[in-house]
Amino acid sequence: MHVFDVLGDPVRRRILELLSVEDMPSGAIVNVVSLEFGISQPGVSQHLKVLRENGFANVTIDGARRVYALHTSGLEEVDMWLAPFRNFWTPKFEALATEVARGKRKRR
Amino acid sequence: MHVFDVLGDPVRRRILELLSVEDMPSGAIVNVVSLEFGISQPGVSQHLKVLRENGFANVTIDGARRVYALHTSGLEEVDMWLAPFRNFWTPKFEALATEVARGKRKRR
DNA sequence: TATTTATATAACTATACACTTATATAAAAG
DNA sequence: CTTTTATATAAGTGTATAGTTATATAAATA
Repeated sequence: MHVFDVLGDPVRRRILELLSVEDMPSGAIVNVVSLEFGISQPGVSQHLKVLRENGFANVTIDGARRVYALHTSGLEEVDMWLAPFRNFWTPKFEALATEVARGKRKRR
Repeated sequence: MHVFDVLGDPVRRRILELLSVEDMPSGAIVNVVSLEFGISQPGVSQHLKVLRENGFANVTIDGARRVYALHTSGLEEVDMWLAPFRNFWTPKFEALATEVARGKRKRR
């Protein structure tokens, strides 16, 4: 699953926002998200799996708890894809053409 | 459709990369994309519609041609969602412009 | 004017995925 | 030990969407 597909889901975006505040065990995430979105524990658990498997979260085991923490590699990948486009609305950047060209080369 | 869903599709991402280089009429986009992804003209046209309707592209009519240009509002929305997370992998950014410029140098 | 070119829309289909309920597994608590 | 709690996985289902072919519409061209 591509990083942008991972972020395409509102539940997953919400979980990332929660994890940006503090690490949380699965149960605490379920409490918030199942209330806000009306989905079940397995539903949330499946989203956590997607986040895990795509570099957006990692887990540490604490007894019966799984404590989730934000992992940035997925987000960084999004950010990198976005970088060459940022020139278009951030006038600070001087070398527009150069930057775009760099992004193109990298894609190969 | 949410901005992240728009970017979830590889064909649409590719089209945006093309438009970041130069404005292009529909036909030219079809030529590149249908070759690279093996999809039909209507397939590409439907992607263009999604980009149009979600603030990623706009069109100007030139006779029978529809010339597509990058529109940044969709991408800016993505960038804004990402912004608060950027702190996690970009150590201390106080002055945005300064930091971005510095990051750019470092990325080599 | 008739034909071709450029592009979009309509109607349909297949597939991915976001849910569900049921169940499994392991740790904690009683 | 037995039960409860915490979490994950399995299996099934409905729906959104990315593709298809067929067709519509307008402009260019012969």
